[in-house]
Amino acid sequence: MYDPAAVEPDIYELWLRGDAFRAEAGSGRPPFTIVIPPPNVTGSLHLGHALDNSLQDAIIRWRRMAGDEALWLPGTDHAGIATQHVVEERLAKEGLSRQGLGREAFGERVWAWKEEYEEIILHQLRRLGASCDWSRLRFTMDEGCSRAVREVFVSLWERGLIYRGDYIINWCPDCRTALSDIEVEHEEVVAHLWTVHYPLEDGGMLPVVTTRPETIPGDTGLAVNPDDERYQQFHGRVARHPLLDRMLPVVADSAVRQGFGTGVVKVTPAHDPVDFEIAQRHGLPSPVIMDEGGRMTAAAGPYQDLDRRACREKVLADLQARDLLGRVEEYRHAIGHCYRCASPVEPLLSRQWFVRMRPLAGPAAAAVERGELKFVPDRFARVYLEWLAGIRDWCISRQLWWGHRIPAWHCRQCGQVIVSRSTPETCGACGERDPEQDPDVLDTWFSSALWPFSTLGWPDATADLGYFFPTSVLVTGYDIIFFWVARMAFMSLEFTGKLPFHRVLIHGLVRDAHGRKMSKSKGTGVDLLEAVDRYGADALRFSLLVGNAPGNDMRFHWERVEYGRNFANKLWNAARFALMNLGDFEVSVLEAPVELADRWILARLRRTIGDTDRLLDRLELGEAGRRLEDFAWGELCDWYIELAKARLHGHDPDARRRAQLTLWRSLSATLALLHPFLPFVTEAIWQHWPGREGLLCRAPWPNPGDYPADDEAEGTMTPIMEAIRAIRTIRSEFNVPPASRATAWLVAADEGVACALEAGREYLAGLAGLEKLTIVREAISPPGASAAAVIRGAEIHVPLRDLIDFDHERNRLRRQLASMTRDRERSQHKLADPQFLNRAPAEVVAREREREQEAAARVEKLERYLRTLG
RNA sequence: GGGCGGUUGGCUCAGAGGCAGAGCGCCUGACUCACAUUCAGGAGGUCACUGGUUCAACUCCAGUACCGCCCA
Repeated sequence: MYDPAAVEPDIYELWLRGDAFRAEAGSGRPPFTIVIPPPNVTGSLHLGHALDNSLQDAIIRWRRMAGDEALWLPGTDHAGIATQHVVEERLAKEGLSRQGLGREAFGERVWAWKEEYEEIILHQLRRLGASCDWSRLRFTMDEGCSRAVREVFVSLWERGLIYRGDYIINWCPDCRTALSDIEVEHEEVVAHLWTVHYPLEDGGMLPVVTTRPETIPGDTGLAVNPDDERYQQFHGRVARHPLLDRMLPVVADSAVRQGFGTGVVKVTPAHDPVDFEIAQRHGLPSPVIMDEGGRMTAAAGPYQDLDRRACREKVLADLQARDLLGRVEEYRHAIGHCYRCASPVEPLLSRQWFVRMRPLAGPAAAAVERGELKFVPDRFARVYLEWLAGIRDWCISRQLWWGHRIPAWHCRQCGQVIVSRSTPETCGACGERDPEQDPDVLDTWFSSALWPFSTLGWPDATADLGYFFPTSVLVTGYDIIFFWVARMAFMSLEFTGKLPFHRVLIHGLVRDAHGRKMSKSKGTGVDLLEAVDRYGADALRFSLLVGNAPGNDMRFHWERVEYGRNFANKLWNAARFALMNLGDFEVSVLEAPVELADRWILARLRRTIGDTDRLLDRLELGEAGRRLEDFAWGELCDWYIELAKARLHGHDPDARRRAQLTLWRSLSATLALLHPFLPFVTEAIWQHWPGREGLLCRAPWPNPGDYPADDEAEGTMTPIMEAIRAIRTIRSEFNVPPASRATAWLVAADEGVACALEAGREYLAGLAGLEKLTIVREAISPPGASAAAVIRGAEIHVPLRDLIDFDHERNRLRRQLASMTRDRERSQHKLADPQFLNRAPAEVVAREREREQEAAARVEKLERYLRTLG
């Protein structure tokens, strides 16, 4: 039995010792490059990573064998907010805090975490069999990547594509940082819609609706839609703040939805994006009433220092006390949550750095529209395009301590902003020494966006960059098309003038057995190593690759991994069988196969290679894997090996040698074809494989042209296999003891079928367990106590003596007759339709005729048998 | 509100204009000299629903219902 745990680590060592994964710029071979989507150093890899990396490894191994200079460039991502989050959690357990440690000491702790988890992640990738070029390992915060980040930031600033300003951004009060729009996840909640009566200065009230009463202290106006006839007489009038001593002008602005609540909204410019815009248009002030931690500021007057939740309660109570609170309705709406910590996000007026997106998005969209950048499956192209079409400027500053520090300095004297590739010593405006660096860091995705070229040496014109860029395929999940794929596209176009890759293979999420998203906190996640330890990397890879259809989510089932293990074991045993029979085998000149089974399996192999190539070209790895499994298990093991046994174990040295040659050829190719899917077991076998040297992972990819096409052999094998199956079915139905040898009569009126069966006499005897086989061309009256079957072009009789149960046989035949009659009628019906005869392609009509005749012949025979049975 | 995906045997899923597929599970039989992680055989499906296009639809088109996702 194959034991992956005992084999896989040694095989990986073997590859490393052989430097098998190293790619060389300028080798002259066509370059093929994949950059890894760098896993976050937050934690260890789960099955989603296993899928992503299995796909990449399978593709890169395939291209490497196919003769490309294949580079799979590995690395990890610092994952700013997420890593800071987990490190702070660990600190909290030790009773420490980021603030207590200070920025520098905290940085050391994070680096230590990074080292620890990078190690774990790389170990996991190696266990999975990842054939990365480890000599090129990168990290988003290493020196080269950091230099690229600085270069890009400064260049964008110089080109006017980065600006700094006061705008409403998404603020996470728990992470205490700004977030970009896409880092906010909207989730529908059942909330309340309060009506608050705002007194007008000149008497009367205006009913104002709000979902967030805690922001009332930040109100600086009221707004109605200019077309709303109900409120036209209120334009320009002034309301009094219900809680504070402040006047609130009533403005008319088309951003107000008439149908929402009463149609009157309060304007809280510093805490709502729409309100901010209204305030800009109408010159309303924008007091910030909530701080970075979600606590009310001095600007909130009597509510200062209250937490945002407590403030809501207090505001409501105060309104109630003043009898200004109207009706309260239940209200469902989506509110934003932080994608890292899930707390509700606060819209907040804040000074941040932004990337101007319009000029960058255009070319990135055009590349997809022109078909230069393709998605597999292509429906994801639309997702990408629609996002770019509606894109807003990208808030890139984060109030974190872990990440690329923004290369901007502020003069302590004159406030001048200095953006520079190197640390400036003096302020260019006033000459003051020692300007202070901006405390913020960049969004993690800013550095990820540069990954395909920063890892290859950009901004330097390195040999690697020249040879391996643009990369060939990017493999990633649909969940980061916006975060990452689109951003790589526009950054790459802006800074290298080229697309970062030409194809993007999109896969779905790996879910648990019940379809739930895997989550570590909920305990529904499965660690990559756990799966590898239990069943082996090959088994895990195979189950993920074969269970996957591009772009679709998949559920994870241990049974499927078990199946992968079984398949690896099957290969191992097939190889063991081959090795036992190839001891005296010497690879000499390849001779054309003459034996039917040999011709057949090589022809099948030729088709398999062709199909596999076609599927791999289209990046349909799951289909390719299934196709190969069908061949390896269903044809090579189940049929060819069984057919070859007689010759391998027989006394004819010539026949034996020919069987050896074909077994060797077909299994050699199968190992190569399966190597991208099951790299360990195939390589392990290869190391014992006769006539081969070196590593399978560097061996040439099979070429269909090396194996003769042979329609005749395939056509001849079909009735033989059918007959074998039919006899096996009879034996099984009538409980013929497996060890006993049976007798069979084959009546083949069709000359071609008769010849085929004649040619397969030995095979029939061997695989159907026959001691005597009679093949006749004329209809005979079947021996009395026999079971019968009808195959295409022939009938089969198996005398069973006392084993026959006539009732059983009658039922069996009647069922077959019924199904065959249905087939015949269906064909007859079609052939009676002149429309079908006129419009369907000639070959379809011909096939239908044949089918009808075949069905009629079978019906006739079955009816005859049934009559003889009485 | 807009968009996308799914609905195929008991379960999980492939597939695809021309006779419905796999794995698991189930039933029968076999430790047959590579493999019981195996082998042989079997049962099991109106391909969600309604219309349309077509000689022909599970497949293409339009719509409906439920499930899920993304974006506002």
